Amino acid sequence: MTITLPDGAARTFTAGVTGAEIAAAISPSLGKAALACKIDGRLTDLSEPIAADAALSIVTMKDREEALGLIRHDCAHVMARAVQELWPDVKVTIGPVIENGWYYDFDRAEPFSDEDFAAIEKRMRQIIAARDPVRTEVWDRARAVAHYKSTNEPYKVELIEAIPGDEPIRMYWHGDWQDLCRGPHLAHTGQVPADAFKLMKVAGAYWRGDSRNKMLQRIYGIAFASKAELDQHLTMLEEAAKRDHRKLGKELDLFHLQEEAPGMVFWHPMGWRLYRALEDYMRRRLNASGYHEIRTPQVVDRKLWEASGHWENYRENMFITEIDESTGAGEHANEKRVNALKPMNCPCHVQIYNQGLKSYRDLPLRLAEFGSCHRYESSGSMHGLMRVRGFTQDDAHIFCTEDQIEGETKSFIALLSSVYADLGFDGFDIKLSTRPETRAGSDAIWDKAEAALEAAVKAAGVPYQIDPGEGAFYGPKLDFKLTDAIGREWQCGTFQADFVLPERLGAEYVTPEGEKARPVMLHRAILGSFERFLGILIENHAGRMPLWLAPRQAVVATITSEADGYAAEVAAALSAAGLRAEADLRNEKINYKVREWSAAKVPAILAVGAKEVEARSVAIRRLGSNGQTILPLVEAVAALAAEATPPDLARA
RNA sequence: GCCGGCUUAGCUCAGCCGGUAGAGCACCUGAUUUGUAAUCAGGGGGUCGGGGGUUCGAGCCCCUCAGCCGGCGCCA
Repeated sequence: MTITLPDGAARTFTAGVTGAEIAAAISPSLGKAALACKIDGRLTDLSEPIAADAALSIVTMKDREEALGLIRHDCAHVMARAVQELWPDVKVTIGPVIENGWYYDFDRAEPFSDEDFAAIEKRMRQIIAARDPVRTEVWDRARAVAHYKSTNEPYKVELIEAIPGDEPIRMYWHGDWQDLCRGPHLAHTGQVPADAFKLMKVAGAYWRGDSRNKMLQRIYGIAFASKAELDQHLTMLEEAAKRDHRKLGKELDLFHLQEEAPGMVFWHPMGWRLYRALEDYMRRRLNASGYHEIRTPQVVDRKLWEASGHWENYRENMFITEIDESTGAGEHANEKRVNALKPMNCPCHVQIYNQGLKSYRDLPLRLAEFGSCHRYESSGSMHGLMRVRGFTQDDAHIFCTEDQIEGETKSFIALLSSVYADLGFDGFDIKLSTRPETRAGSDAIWDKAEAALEAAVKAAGVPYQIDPGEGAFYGPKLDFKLTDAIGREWQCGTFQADFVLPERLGAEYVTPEGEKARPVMLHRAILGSFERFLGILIENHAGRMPLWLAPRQAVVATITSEADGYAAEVAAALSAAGLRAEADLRNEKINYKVREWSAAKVPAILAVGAKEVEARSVAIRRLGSNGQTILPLVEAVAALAAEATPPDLARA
């Protein structure tokens, strides 16, 4: 039997030889370093016998991707073993590898506490130190079920019953501890780096991800190839925590939330400046792109929501108001008028479209609104600015003909990518979600709309993937995910074709032939919501906003009170040039002022003392640099004003 | 909504085994006129998230409600 190695060398072995034996035969050091192997490209255990000619490669720590996957997977098993050794009554379920680590779900009556983590980690290290061999067997399903019934592991029984009939049931042993697992695994527990993993947190998780099922306890861990990598990752997590928008929102005095209005933002002056800078920018971009800005009511009678279908499908997420409109108590006391705060703007936009008869000549008609929406999000789902109950969408609806979908999609993608680039995000991905099982509209119109969206995406040259069957029931959609400065992805933009709402709400236009026809409605947003996008922007920039967005763009700080008059003049000159600037005339040392305004992440501090008064200059210190630049006042104002010009205006 | 944790001064946090609340920063007052990340001194400030209970006595123990945090679920 011939085994071909990655360098092309072919060696002869007797059938039934294992990867471990081959590695040891190649060299003793490789035998030791071997973690797993690939037989004809398939990652598997070193202990698997090889029956026929094959290409074999030995996986070691140098194969980073595979090695980390194996380590994390073995960590899951080692942890589960540790937990069951410490608390034999705990039932095991599943424990997959995830980004940077793993988790394992347990069923245990007592909650795990953080103190338990130390005990579990200690036991894990003992298991690792024992260097227990990992072995595997394939069992038939009846034996496996009987085994798990006898060991009283009901979740494992359920898992086996869910495995399709022809798949083998693979069992693994880490020492004496046994688990159902697809594998592969390391050769022995000692191959898990004992100092490069850490248990992170315990959290509830529903069995099989279904909220009707029992809630299990999920323990999360992270694992790396070395302690240095683990430490590096922990440092990265600390850095990420520092740029948390909730923390920065408080530190920079941008906004707050309080319990009398959960999920509703109180914007403070500096936060509102930031919001307005973004809103003003978006308004200019939309105006320049052929949108008409409108404004629609926030409190709307249930009749409209019934017509749109929201009352039936979305009611539990709507804020409902009941007003007693009877003239007094007595006979009309039951005449309650029921309204809802709008959770979406679309039905209101159709009302504007429906005023007056529309011609094909009016299409495409692009109606935009910075629409204030309210949704009763469940209590556990709110998160700072990222998920709120009251928010403002950069919403617009394009009413157009089927033939216009492609063109509108193209120009939307162009606008969106330009906006993202201006706001400091270079990369984004597109996901195209196509027709679901249950849907409205004919196949012909779905064919057309999906093709139009895909053609536009292709033309844009942006990476995209197709999510089959994930479209809304009313039409296909594009979702736009942008990547922030630390590599996290955020879904912000959306573009959805809708064949249903125009029908339900009776939107129509007159064709060239003089007949009435239904327009297609394109729902679209670039930021998604201002609140959420500002959260993303704050985190992306770690609070150090680019000059054009910064709430306070410049502070003029005096060094002595002799400079007060001149400082006021400098601040006035900056304001006159359109900058958000102020003077700090407090009786404090310049060190103190620099420290304070730097902590407030003001992009430019202009220090003025006797020398500057004399020379009519300013000493500019930019955030993040220690040095200063001395410039004549006029030049400094011009330079800052130029830099503070929003990117769209700078292009014009 | 579910599981777990948390909630003490404006902010960040300390407060043992239940014995009657503390620090730093911020704020106010005074002194100081200062050259690029904290000048000095003094002062005021807390129904310990709300409600209920146990106890001679509760910030600490128990129940309950709310909010927040971490996940899960949800996000037509």
